[in-house]
Amino acid sequence: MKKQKRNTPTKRMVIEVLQGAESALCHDDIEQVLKGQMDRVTIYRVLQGFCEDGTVHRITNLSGKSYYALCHCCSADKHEDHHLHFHCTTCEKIRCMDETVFIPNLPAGFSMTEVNCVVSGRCPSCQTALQK
Amino acid sequence: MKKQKRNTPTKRMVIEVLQGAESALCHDDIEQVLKGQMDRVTIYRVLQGFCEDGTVHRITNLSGKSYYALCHCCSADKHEDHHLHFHCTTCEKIRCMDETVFIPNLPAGFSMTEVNCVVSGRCPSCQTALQK
DNA sequence: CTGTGTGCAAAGGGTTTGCAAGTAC
DNA sequence: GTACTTGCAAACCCTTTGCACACAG
Repeated sequence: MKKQKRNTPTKRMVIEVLQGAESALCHDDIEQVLKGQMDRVTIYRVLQGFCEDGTVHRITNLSGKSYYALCHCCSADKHEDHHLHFHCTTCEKIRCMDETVFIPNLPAGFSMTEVNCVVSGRCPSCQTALQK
Repeated sequence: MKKQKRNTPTKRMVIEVLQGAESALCHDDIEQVLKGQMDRVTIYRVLQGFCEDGTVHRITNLSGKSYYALCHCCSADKHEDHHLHFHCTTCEKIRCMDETVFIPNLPAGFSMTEVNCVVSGRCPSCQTALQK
């Protein structure tokens, strides 16, 4: 797990955006917030760096779109992100749930390093919006 | 859930390839096997159709790459694919495991329609290959 | 015969790469 | 001063779209 080398304004800005969000954000979300303040490409590189050093974790939904969230539950050395993620197919938001996924024991010989578990469905607000 | 309309040679060929595979295949894998026999674009369309009618299910790994597998455990009407998928980060293969993921109850208001659960790590053969 | 399916070409869109200038330490 | 970072432009590559012809039912 590589250490990020330097503390720069760009990195701090991305962290702030993620801290201020109540759901995981995709590259595009972040770009919108920081529009004009930072290059598209830089966001790619900063996010990639954060994923590598464990600052942020990545969640990927069924469509292959990636979302990023601060890793509250993980130390820099250990990824304990076995918690559930919920992907609302209506508003497209991805949330980290408190619930932890129970991963059954794998057959002998398999080692586990990461878990990407995303449940798709409809979130409460979209659900009620639909019933009107 | 749309029904596929017609039974064509191309569709049969794709099904055969998936049946013959011991792991889930990505678009590229399938293209390699059917090289010259079928257009790249057609494979995209056939796979998309199969996903929609439930013949095949799609698994997406953390990197956003999609894999396809025949849906042994699902009927055409219900996707019960709560089983675990294992993604070996060394050989890049994705396998359907027999194990079922235990999804905890979601808070009130959330509805669940699909689960994409992928555990990443190293598979037995890559593990032992590494120890030599 | 009708509407779906296929192949080919091209458009589309997101991500990565190269390089020169900027800046943290 | 040195090595990491950033911005800009362009390359890349995978996926989707359009359209004319083929073909299953």
